[in-house]
Amino acid sequence: MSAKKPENTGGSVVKLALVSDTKAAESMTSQAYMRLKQDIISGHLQPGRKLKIEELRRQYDVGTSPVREALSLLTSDHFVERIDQRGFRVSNVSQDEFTELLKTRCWLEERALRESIAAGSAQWEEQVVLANYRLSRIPRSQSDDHFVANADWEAAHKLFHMTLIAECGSSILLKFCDQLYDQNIRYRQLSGSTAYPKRDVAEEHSKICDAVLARNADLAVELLVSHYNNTSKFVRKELG
Amino acid sequence: MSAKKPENTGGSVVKLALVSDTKAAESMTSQAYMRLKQDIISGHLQPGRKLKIEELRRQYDVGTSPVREALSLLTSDHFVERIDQRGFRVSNVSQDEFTELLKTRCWLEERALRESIAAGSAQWEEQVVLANYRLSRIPRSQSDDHFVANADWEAAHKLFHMTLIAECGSSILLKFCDQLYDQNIRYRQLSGSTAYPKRDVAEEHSKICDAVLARNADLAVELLVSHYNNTSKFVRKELG
DNA sequence: ACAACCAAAAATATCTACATAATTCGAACT
DNA sequence: AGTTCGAATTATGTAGATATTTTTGGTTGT
Repeated sequence: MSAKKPENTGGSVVKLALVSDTKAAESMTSQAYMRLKQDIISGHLQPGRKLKIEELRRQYDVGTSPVREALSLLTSDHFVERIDQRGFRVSNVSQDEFTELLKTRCWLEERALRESIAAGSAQWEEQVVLANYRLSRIPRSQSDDHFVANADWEAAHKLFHMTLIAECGSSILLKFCDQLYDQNIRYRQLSGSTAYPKRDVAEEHSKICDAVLARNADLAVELLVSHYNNTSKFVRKELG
Repeated sequence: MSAKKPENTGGSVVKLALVSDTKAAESMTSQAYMRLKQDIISGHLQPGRKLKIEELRRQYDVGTSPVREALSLLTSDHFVERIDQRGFRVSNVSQDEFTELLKTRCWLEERALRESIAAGSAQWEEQVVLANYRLSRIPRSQSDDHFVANADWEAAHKLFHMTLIAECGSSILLKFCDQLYDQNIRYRQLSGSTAYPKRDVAEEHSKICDAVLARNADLAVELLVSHYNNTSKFVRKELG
């Protein structure tokens, strides 16, 4: 039987090659979605700004349909607001909304972290350690004297925080936390560059990591929440 | 002065008439969105079913753009899944997902209820009482011998549960709870008609109401959670 | 002169119809 | 049985028509 399947092996090699190329076969809508999301999170598209279809169409070099679909997707993510017959605009930000965001984030992540600590496997522990180590090796800013956002650090930071809560047992809750995390980055970026905190963020991460590995849920939660609250002070200052 | 503006008065009458008609001035996208959402929640569009644009276009008598936009909106609400180049389909359901949904709902609503009880105003108390009373006056089923879903009851039930947590202080958390509630209705509808529980749901609501008014958070949470768990048994039985 | 008001024009959002590209399905052929 | 090829189906994208909102510039009454 196995002798009869040499072509099959050959076929799967082809398939593997195709799969690795598949990334290129991406719809215009997906592209527009990701670029728009990135531009909003990074602050390049300012809060409250009108998102004119024609403008975006030219900017991203796609048709109207993909643009509208991407905007529709972003609407449910709360990055874009839509008013019937009146188009789309970038969601507004406010002191109040940020307070609410932070509060909600703490509530949800507390629950997720407690569940994760209670249920987490040994493999999960290793992932936490690894995520913390990798994060610690990446400089937060690209420059030493003034703050220049470092995309690698952002990615590693998100991965660390998501790993902490990864074993909470609810992909739904994880999705919510993910959404709130992205909302939070936006606020951080908006106020970001000027308020470059001098505190040792890496140290805070390691402390959280230790508490998690010791399965000390109360301490881990306390450290995580104050970690978020510390960051929030800088954001709040900027929002005035 | 007033004698000189009869046209103006006439004008504002016209405006008033237009405003009251404004409900009709709704985009095709919004219409399609609501009809699709309703059809999915009610189970009329079954889980996993392929959503062909052409089919929906004819069904709802709208163009392709509104249909795609509506589907995009529903994607983020987790009612519809989208795969690049392969279209849309109704989200699948499963025993596991339902378990996760229920668990997450309990976590989020517990937090929301505790915050609401801690912060709720006297006006909020009145709204809770009112919502409970109104709900108690509406029959759950349209028929006495067999179960026929009653849209009025559904609306009042949702209003009651949302009122309980309304003063949690986070519109973000409320939005999440709202989403999960709708997801839950869908599961209830899917398994619904046959498993018509005989237990006294109204009594359960009143008990929760009492605990809330007594500001007994621990009891209120316990009652709410077991209320949800009771319902879940019937759903689970059906999903088997 | 100045504010409120209106009407017409421009800008814009929305929708439809059609063109293109990808996938799916099935028959013919190893 | 499994593969290949091509027709049919379906998703996606584009261009242009239509409807709505916004802007503008003129008009009137104070």
